[in-house]
Amino acid sequence: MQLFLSKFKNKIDQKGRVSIPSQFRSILFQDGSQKMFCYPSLDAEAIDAGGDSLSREIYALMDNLDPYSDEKDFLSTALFGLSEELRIDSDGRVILSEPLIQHAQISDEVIFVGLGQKFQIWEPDRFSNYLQEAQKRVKEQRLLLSKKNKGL
Amino acid sequence: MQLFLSKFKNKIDQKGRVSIPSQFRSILFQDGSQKMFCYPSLDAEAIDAGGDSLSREIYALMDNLDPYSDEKDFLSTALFGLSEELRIDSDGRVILSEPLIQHAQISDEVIFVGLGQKFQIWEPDRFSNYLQEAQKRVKEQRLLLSKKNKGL
DNA sequence: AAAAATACCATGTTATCCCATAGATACCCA
DNA sequence: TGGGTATCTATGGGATAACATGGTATTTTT
Repeated sequence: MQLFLSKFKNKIDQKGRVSIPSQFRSILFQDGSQKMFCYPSLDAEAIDAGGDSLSREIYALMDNLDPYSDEKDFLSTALFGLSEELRIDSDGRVILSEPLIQHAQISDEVIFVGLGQKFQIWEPDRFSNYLQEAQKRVKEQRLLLSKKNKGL
Repeated sequence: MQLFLSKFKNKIDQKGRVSIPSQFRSILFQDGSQKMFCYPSLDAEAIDAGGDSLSREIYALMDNLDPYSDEKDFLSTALFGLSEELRIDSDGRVILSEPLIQHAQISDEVIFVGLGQKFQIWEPDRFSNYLQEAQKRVKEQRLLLSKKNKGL
């Protein structure tokens, strides 16, 4: 299985189009679909995105729930209602919807960040803040770890 | 199987006509019918709607019940008695019936919300309240999910 | 005849297609 | 090796098609 790796900065044009980085695009195209599945990230001001494997994973999650429970109603509203399958045009671009743009506070540039089986789309400044924070956390963790595990 | 995803806000004109979002419409048309099957949602101030597969699902559900039970009588009244098959006109619009409009407290704008195998039609303000509630619940439950589903 | 439903047409906006360009990268062959 | 050529990629723009929405005319119902 191909993984989404590395990060790429791309522009949004006047029509709202963004090129999907070709490395990511070729992974998306692998299962033959011309779609990019995406939804507002649950715990970050970013957009979570991926291909068929990601959407199938989420559909499977829903299938496991009791069909007539409150839990299922809420989850399907929050997940299906906020998810989108964006069409990828003939030049490899998509148009991000207004709700997604708002959630991630995007203006005219975005960063695509590979996360393995999925990737995220960030407003550049927000991403660098997030990255700093993440690196700080990692250092703190490492200090803790290094006391127990000298090898790390 | 195609799923109903994302949400769309559309207007109701003076004649009571609403455009069905084209993404939803194309799913409805897949089974060849020009109808939208719908009924007042059992546990929300919204309209539940879908295509042939949804109506068949509900028929099947009823078939499983004891034919002479109170339960079956109640359910068939609650569902079939209030269900409708709305004709989709040549421009992809339907006219919501008065009982449906009252149940969902709709005035002149609605939101279509994809829920996978069906979708709902909401009055916009009511929907945003419900969505907030749904997102709150999902976050509360997320610990459970994240242990089983790393992808989310 | 009046009211409602349906068909038909018109319009503005938005998405989609198609083509052009510029920069970067890979490729080839003398 | 180096110089040139082809290829890929991101990005821009114009032309076209699709969509939501409004209106008018025609049919059906009652």
